[in-house]
Amino acid sequence: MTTPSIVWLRRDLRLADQAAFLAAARKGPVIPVYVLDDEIAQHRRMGAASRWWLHHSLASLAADLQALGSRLILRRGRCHEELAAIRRETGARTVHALHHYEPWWRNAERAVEQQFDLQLHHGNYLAPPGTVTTGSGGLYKIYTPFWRALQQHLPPPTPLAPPARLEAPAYWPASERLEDWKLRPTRPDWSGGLSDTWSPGEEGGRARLAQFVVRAQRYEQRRNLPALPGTAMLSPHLHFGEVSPAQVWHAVADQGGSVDTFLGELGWRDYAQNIILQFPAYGGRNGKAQFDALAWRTGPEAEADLIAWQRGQTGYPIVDAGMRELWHTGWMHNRVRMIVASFLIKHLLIDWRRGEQWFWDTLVDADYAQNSVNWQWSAGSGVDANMFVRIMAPLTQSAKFEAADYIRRWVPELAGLSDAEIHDPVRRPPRYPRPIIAHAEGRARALAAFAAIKGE
DNA sequence: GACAACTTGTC
DNA sequence: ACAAGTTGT
Repeated sequence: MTTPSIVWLRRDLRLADQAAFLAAARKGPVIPVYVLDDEIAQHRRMGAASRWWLHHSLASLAADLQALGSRLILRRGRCHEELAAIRRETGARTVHALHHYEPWWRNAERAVEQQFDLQLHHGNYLAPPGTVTTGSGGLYKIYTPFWRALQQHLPPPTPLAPPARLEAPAYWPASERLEDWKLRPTRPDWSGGLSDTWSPGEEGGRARLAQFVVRAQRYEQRRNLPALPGTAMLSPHLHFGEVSPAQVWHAVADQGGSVDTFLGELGWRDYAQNIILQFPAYGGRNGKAQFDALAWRTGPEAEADLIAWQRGQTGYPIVDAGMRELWHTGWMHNRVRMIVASFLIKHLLIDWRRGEQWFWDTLVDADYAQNSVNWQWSAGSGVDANMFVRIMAPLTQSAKFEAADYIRRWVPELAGLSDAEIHDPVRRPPRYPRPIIAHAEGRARALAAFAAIKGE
């Protein structure tokens, strides 16, 4: 009887283009394992929206594995301990997995390596993070030169076919029941808007990709218009690895036409991962040290403003629409993410980490690298230096990107207002708040606070 | 060490 | 037109 090998699943919950499954299947029987490890990342415990997604993604993968005559083994605990227990039960000595670059996953890999022949495969990025290097051999900090260099590594490999069959081991280790993990909310169940919006799992990801492919040529024109379905909405599927970036790249690039802007966004995903590789603490640590001295607002007034922002009650229609879209669907249009982030950081002068934490808990696509890099980009605190303090003007942005219908959808109190008035309603319906800060005042306060740290 | 360039702007 | 520092070549 051949010894089985373990496929250790993390954010790679798919069967197609999954090198770990193929490598394990070639060797003999396969034991697919997912370990829910809530201690692994301490304050980076998976957020509530992500847990909802995880539940459905695991259910989908378990069904797909069953159709191949296999199973998904679920365990709760420390990864290396659970895998070691499975080793004792089954004799498995090899673990196949895909590379992940969050600092906690890299630590977990070191622990697993102590006890197993751990074989890590690539496939969740266009090019393996760390392999795109500058002329002098270092890693890039600036997006554009990174993207130019990444293109030398493209196209990514042709996606791998899913395994035709997976041999079952002689003995199946015990599995916990997904229901018992209570990943879905109860009392109250706020997940209705999530299930109306999303189909987690590999099949849902494939469908979402197919819908986008026919719109890909219009991506550049439409991607900044939140009222239209211009973006791919693939981020949660990519985060959980239900689709691979190579699958996306090939599906989109094969369409021809002008899809470079979209492919550049996939490149941004690789870029963020490369930043995390260089700066593992980036989610909590300013890339520029002088930002440690920035006089962020704290105290009861700032806390009240934070709550107004979280609830979509700032009195800025575009900001409130975005925050309510996030709460309802677990996702927010990218252009609006920039606007609400700029508003929190600049107008409210609240530490970008508070916004990052909220996104971490509420986004179905919450991703350590993306979230950290993008919030630091908005704050200007990152290593990807932008020269000037950029303070987005919410009303200008709202009009420029034609957000009227988007606002009507998410801020129903304003649905009766005209296109001209809705961005900055003069006569406010009684249930809609006044702006919590005037644009000019917030802008001046931010400029002063940012100027104060310039020379540090 | 010179020089070009920097994801998303400015009510 | 403008802001005006750092990275990468």
